[in-house]
Amino acid sequence: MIEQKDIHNRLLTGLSPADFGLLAPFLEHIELDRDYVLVIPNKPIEYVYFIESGMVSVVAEKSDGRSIEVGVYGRDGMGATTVLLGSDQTPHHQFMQIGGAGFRLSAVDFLRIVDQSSTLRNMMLRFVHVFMTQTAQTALVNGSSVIEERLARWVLMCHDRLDALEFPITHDFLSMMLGVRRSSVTDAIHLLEGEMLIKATRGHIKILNRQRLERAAGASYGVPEAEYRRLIGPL
Amino acid sequence: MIEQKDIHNRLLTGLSPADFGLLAPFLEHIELDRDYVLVIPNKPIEYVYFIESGMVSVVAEKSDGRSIEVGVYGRDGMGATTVLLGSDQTPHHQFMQIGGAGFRLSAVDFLRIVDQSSTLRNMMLRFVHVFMTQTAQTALVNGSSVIEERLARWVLMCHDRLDALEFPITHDFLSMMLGVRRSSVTDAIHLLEGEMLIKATRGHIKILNRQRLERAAGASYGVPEAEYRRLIGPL
DNA sequence: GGTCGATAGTCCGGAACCGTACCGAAAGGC
DNA sequence: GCCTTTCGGTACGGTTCCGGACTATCGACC
Repeated sequence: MIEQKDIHNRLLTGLSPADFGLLAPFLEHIELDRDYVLVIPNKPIEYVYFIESGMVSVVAEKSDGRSIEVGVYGRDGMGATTVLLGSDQTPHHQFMQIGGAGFRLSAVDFLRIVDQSSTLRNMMLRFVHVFMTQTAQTALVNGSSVIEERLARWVLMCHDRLDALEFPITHDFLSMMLGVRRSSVTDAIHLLEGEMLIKATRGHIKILNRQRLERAAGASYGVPEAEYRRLIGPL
Repeated sequence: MIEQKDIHNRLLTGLSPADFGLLAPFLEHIELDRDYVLVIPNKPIEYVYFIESGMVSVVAEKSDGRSIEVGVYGRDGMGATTVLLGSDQTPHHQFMQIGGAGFRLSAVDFLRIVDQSSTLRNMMLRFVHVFMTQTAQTALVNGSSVIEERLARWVLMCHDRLDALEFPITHDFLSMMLGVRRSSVTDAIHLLEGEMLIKATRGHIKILNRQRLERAAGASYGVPEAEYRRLIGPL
């Protein structure tokens, strides 16, 4: 049996012991390797996920093939929140951007439990609100910030969800996430490297100075993060 | 007493008569003139709104002053959905982009009623899901579409929520909504006018050919709209 | 009917970013 | 150790859009 004190997921640790007890018997531990698909767009959702480590990308795609990341979450959140909103599917991809582990339970079980406890439901819905804020912030910065700022924001969001200062990611993946050219990412990385904020090696990015990186991200970073702290707790 | 058959709001008309009966006694009719503010960012929300006519802009703002529209709704939706998600405030502005009318009720009354009927709550939550999809689509097109396409999308979304082919809007307002320069909007309008898709006069835009306008919007338009039809019904 | 603020048309140089491509270097498989 | 694949650095011309400004025109109001 899983004990609440061993959990890293902020939504699960934030539950009352009673609410956690409702979920615990159904939580199935699962390895979540890089590229593991949590949600297939426009297909019925079978499982709901609570991430313990690693990071998930939520990606929207246009019919012309172009796609862009609209949000990320890790141990701060849960996967397939859309089932909470009464839809068993969504048009967005969700997959592990950085490998890790977590728990899953069937969407059916989850919905049954949610109906038993309004406090548990409210915790999950507060996360939906924060995630909406993050998506809105993404819309904002995609329309008004230069690539360097958006990259800095992405690196910060990544660091918030992983304990490591260094994490695996290629320019190519970043270019898909940010919706820009691969070589534009390379250029932006060089800019941040030139300011000694990060250090990039093949397939990896390392944060050298988090505080100054936040300054480089400027107004692009912070609003959804403040909302998370207000409604759920520290990241 | 307000009767359901007289209502234009799609969420209210989609409710069962019993669920509508729970809300009806609390609905207060209200004129919603242009620029009327429904939600002040980071301030407690007093009222929840159901729009009957007109259109609301939801706008996210960066601390450097730049802001951008992250979504719109009208008779298809409700205002201040964030109270459904357990937060009495949100970082986003909401104001009437195009004047109209609607109903409001206090957030407290609304939450009490929502707790009484899970079918009513589910209807509202399905709208939250669709609105999230719209925000995600905005993030997508802000990052990957040229202004002309984004403008076409905006005009289509406006038409979906108003019965009129013509509606009042200035280039200046559009530039704030799309997050671009005012004169870039002028240029994009001229492009669409050149293809005989719209006709712009001082302070107004008129749709000449909706079908071809959808083609001009390309892959920017359609995903959230399909999700609305799937989960709630025709616009 | 004239004045004035709001709205729209236009122009300039320049910055950001794109599409595409080529090449070298690092990592991984055999 | 060699070969293949993946990844990153760089280059080029071209397009989109920006920041800023100036002017023309419309419509509301006195």
